[in-house]
This record gives sequence, C-alpha cells and structure tokens, in this order.
Amino acid sequence: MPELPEVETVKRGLEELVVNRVVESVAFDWPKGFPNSQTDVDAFLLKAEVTSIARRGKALIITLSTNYALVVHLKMTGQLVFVSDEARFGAGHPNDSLIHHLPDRSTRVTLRFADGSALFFNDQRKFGWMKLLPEGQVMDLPFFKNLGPEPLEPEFTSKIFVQRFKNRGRSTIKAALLDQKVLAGVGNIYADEALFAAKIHPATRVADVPKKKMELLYEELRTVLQKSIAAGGSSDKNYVNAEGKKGSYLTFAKVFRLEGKPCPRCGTIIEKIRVAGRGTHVCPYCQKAPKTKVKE
DNA sequence: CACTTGACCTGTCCGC
DNA sequence: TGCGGACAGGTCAAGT
Repeated sequence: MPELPEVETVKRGLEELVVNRVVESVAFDWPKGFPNSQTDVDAFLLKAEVTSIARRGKALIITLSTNYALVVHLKMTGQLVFVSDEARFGAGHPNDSLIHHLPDRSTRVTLRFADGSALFFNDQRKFGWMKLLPEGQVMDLPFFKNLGPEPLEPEFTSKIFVQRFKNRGRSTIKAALLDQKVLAGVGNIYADEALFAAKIHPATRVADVPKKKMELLYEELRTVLQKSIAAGGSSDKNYVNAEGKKGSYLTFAKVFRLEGKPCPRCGTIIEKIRVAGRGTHVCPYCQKAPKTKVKE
C-alpha cells in the first residue's frame, strides 16, 4: 500500500494523536514482523512516552522517551490506527466506531496507552514490520542503507533528480522510479501518475528519455506527491490514516486503476500493461511506446 | 555492478 | 457454488 503520501499522512496523524502518550501495555505475537524480545519490550517500550514521529521514505520512526525508537514499515497492507477510549474521550470522537472493530484478525501488535487509548498495527498480508531499537541505531537498519533522497525536500533540485538516474540508463524509467536507491518513497501509483503527467511511456529506457522530459518528470512527480498528501493519500483497498479514514487521491488520479476508461487528456482508452514486473497504466496515445518493444 | 525474477502472505476477483 | 489461477500499494534475495 502506502507510498510516500500515505506514510506522510499517517505520520501527521500520529503526531496529533499519539505524541505525549505513555505506553501502558503491548500485545504482540508476530516474531517475523516484530522480532523484539519481551525483555526489550518491557525495558524500552513499556512506560515509555512517545516523543516524536518522523518519516523517511516509506518508513515511520516513532521516537520514545527511553531513547529507543519504533521503526515501522507498512509495506502493502499495513495500517497504524489510533483508537480513543470511548469512556474517556466521549462519544463523537472521529473514530469511535472503530472501537468496536479493533483489534481484528489483521491486528499484529496492539499498544495500549495509559489514558485508555490504543494504537493498532494491522497488516493483512504480514509483509510489514516493526522494530524496537536504540534511536542511534535506526539508520543502521538495512532498509535505510542506500535509501535515496526525499523527493519533496526543498534542496532536492531538478539537477539532483536527473543525476540520480545516472548509471540506470538501461533500465526502464518506471523501474528506476520505483527503485528506492534512486529516490525514496515512490511506488506504483505515483510512478504511473507522474509518468502520465510527463507523457513518458513507463517502458522507455532511462537513456532514451530526453533531459527536458526528465526535468518535466521531476516537476510532475513532485506535484503529484504534493497533491496526494493534500488529499490524504490514495486508498485503493487497505490504506487508512491514523484515524482509520481513507484518502481521496484516487478520485483525482488520471490513469491508475483506470484501464478501459478514456484518457482525461485525449480520450484514448487507457491500457494496463506490465512493466518492471508491476501492473502499469498508460495512455497509449499520450505516452508513446518505445521502439524496443516490451512484452505487455 | 546493473538488472530481472521470484518469494514473502492473505484475500479477492474472475473464468471455467 | 466450487476451485484454480492471477493479482494486489513493497522490499529482498538470488538469479542472469
């Protein structure tokens, strides 16, 4: 699921909802996704206060007063959902209805706070993970090694963007966009949307994309990511924010999951093909296929 | 090293 | 209705 805009949305929600809360209990039985020992949890998570929330790429970093941090990756179907204590917070809280549904069968870890509220880590497909480790060791996790720059940072210029694709000339532009070593945070939805906006066919070799087009792609990618954050991200299926609510970006999407519908720019029917091993949405007229034919 | 493919899981949808 | 297969927002390891 979550790509940069979705994870950013969750991050902002957690800042509002869980910072300053104190962990009262932890329920977990998922060695693969949350491998920490009970001893670690007791020592560094129990009684800890949540001090801040950060995002790097598609990962969240929840920092604790114990100088440990919880690092969370939601992968395809992960959710971090906060639920208030109905009795304490009163009826009418935005997600009161969730109280009666969570935990559910996809709940892998439950953090209960001292004030009666709770944070649920749900993950239907169990691809996600959460690790508790000293704050100073967070960036040593394999996930953060070689992770590319944040595309929305002000210092991330068009020039740097173009440079990141050096040595990737023979891969398709879509595969390169999805490669977290090139850029952090882009996934299947925003790769397709940005390539459509820049009128680049996803199967084009990087070396065959003119510099002008790369510069346009830079602009369009950032625009798409920003618009999605403003819309609270995309909810194709599982994604919800920290209040359990869906994002609305897909109502603005131009090609993603719109195969069979007319292109909003030219009316040609949008096609779904396979590029970089992923389902890929293109307008065959706006995004001219490269000469070297790729299997569809 | 650059690049591609399959594996990791669970659930759903589609065709027979 | 039942069953098999393909597919799903992401990374990894292992292959070429």
